[in-house]
Amino acid sequence: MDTRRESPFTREAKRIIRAIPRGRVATYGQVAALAGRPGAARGVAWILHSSSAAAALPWHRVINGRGGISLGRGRGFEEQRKRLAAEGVAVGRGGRVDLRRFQWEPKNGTAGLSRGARDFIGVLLREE
DNA sequence: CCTATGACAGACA
DNA sequence: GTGTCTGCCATAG
Repeated sequence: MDTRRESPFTREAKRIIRAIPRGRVATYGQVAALAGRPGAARGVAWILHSSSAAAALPWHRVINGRGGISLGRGRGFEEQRKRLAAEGVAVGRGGRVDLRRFQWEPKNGTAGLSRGARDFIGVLLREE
């Protein structure tokens, strides 16, 4: 997979993903924003899709902005659900996770705000 | 350069 | 809540 040197964005994204603590989750958009590319959620998706297990990343801690597991049944869904549950993350039917309770807050104090606001704040915290 | 793909996200009906 | 449409981005051919 990793054909060779990775782009700065890819490296950053992976660094961010590795920073997600146990028992917490982050959204693709959040990772992209923290990696310095707000809106590059699909880029993050591509990264995990092409090199998740191989990169030794806690890929299971990355879910979509709707608080759900994006992997399809039989394509990793159960595995991700299992890993999250093992860390104490409550995964409801349909692979739903309550972002208000489990979304990773790089600094904290952003709970209750909208996803966009949290992601934006994450970017600011990163800038300073 | 251009098209296609993907574990996305937001807006809107 | 659901379904659809559009915009994003990185990477592969």
